Amino acid sequence: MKTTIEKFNFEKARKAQKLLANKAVFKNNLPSTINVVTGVDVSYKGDKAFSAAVSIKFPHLEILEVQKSITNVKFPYVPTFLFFREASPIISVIKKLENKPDLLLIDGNGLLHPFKAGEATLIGVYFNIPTIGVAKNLLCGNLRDLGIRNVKGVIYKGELVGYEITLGGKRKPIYVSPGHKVSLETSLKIVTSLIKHRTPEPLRLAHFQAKKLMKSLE
DNA sequence: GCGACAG
DNA sequence: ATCTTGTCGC
Repeated sequence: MKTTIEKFNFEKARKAQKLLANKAVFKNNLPSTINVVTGVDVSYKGDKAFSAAVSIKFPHLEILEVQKSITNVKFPYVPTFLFFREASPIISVIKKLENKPDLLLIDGNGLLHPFKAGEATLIGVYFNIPTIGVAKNLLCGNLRDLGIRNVKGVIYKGELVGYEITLGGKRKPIYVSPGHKVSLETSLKIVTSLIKHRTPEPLRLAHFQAKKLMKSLE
């Protein structure tokens, strides 16, 4: 009997990925007023995925709602195919939200991807909701000075696809890119306004909740 | 062909 | 992401 990964067809997955990403819009198409911003993160333990979603009232950092979910892991982590590993746990927890998010923050990239098809983009298209991707490591591309303080542009194939935000102290930088229905400029502006520590608050809180859920079951 | 590579 | 102890510092 073949395992899940052996049956996984990378060729078809790539096609599906490109098809979905083809519907993405990297321009602003947000609600007139952004009130609810939700961060989603996933932790792993064996064959289980523990996901959490934390919504805050923007532009404040007051917590509005927290949801959690546990799902089975179906795919391994393969660079550029992260969506196929995290789609199930992320979609599962987002469906539990009682307050519809005006904007989703996803742990990973959006436009900053070899095929402009990072998981933030695919999740955004799936739910038809504005999304922004925030990664803690650079997947691809090179840095370029833009003359902006604490910010560098990420260039891939000659195109600006995201930003590196340099943080003070010994903190490592983060990488921001639009997922869906948000522009490069707005992505940078919103994420910057949500940073208290390293990652934007909704994501930091979601990460904390997912890890807590995981540890509560051992 | 080689190396790099979100979580 | 996860496996892992103490420890230095804001």
